Amino acid sequence: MSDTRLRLIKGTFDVLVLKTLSWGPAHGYAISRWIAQSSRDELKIEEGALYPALRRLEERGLLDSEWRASDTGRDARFYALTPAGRRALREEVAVWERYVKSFTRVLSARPEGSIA
Amino acid sequence: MSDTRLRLIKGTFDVLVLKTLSWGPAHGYAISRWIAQSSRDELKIEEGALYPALRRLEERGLLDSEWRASDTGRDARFYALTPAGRRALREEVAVWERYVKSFTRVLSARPEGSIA
DNA sequence: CGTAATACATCAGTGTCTGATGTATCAGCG
DNA sequence: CGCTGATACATCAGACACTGATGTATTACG
Repeated sequence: MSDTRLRLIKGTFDVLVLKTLSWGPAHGYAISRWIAQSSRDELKIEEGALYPALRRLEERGLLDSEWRASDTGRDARFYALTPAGRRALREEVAVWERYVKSFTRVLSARPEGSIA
Repeated sequence: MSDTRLRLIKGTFDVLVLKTLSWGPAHGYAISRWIAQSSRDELKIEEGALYPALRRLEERGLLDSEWRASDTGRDARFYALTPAGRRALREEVAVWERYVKSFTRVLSARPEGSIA
């Protein structure tokens, strides 16, 4: 019954938040659950990573936030992508894809020539 | 003429080093060049990341090292995978692949149901 | 003799994650 | 009516890895 969920790799979380919010505004707790769900419960989101990330993204102008009632009737802070946030999402997804491609090349490379 | 190379994502470097050394023993400088080459020069390896990583991996028992002459005749510290290093390589590649899969799922997911 | 490549190494600064801790509300159950 | 678990926020010390700067030294080339 060990927890086999994956740990976040540092620096990769923000783009997941941006992606989630591209579906529509949401509050922190919901963002966390959506990421868990859409990753089939493999990505572990600690609250200590979540709230600072939201703050960070808002400070960078990628998100706006406001207090509203959630569907349970409780107050919650809802976040929404700004236009800059949409651009950042596209750019960061592109960087991630390049990174994975380059990484995969190294992991699947065969040695050529001699070893130094 | 800007440098468009990708920055390392924290925590992803070690597996590249292990992979490179699975081709045979090498010294630090060579490891760095091989990763650059096999990634088509997209992955930027700073020396300040390289040498601490090698030390770290050796401390974890994943590498052995010894001083030998390189093919230029200069002395260099050559690193080689230990059996534990080979196991770690397999495991870390598997974790990386799971991570990419989960991540890709989130990035390509479509919203289902309502937003909280 | 100067420059570039080879080869090592250290370190302050930075930024992000983990895990613990804390507050508070609400629903459901017994 | 009191308990528990889910919802919802937030903070913070500690750990850790990367960037970019700096430093040493040798070899090759022109």
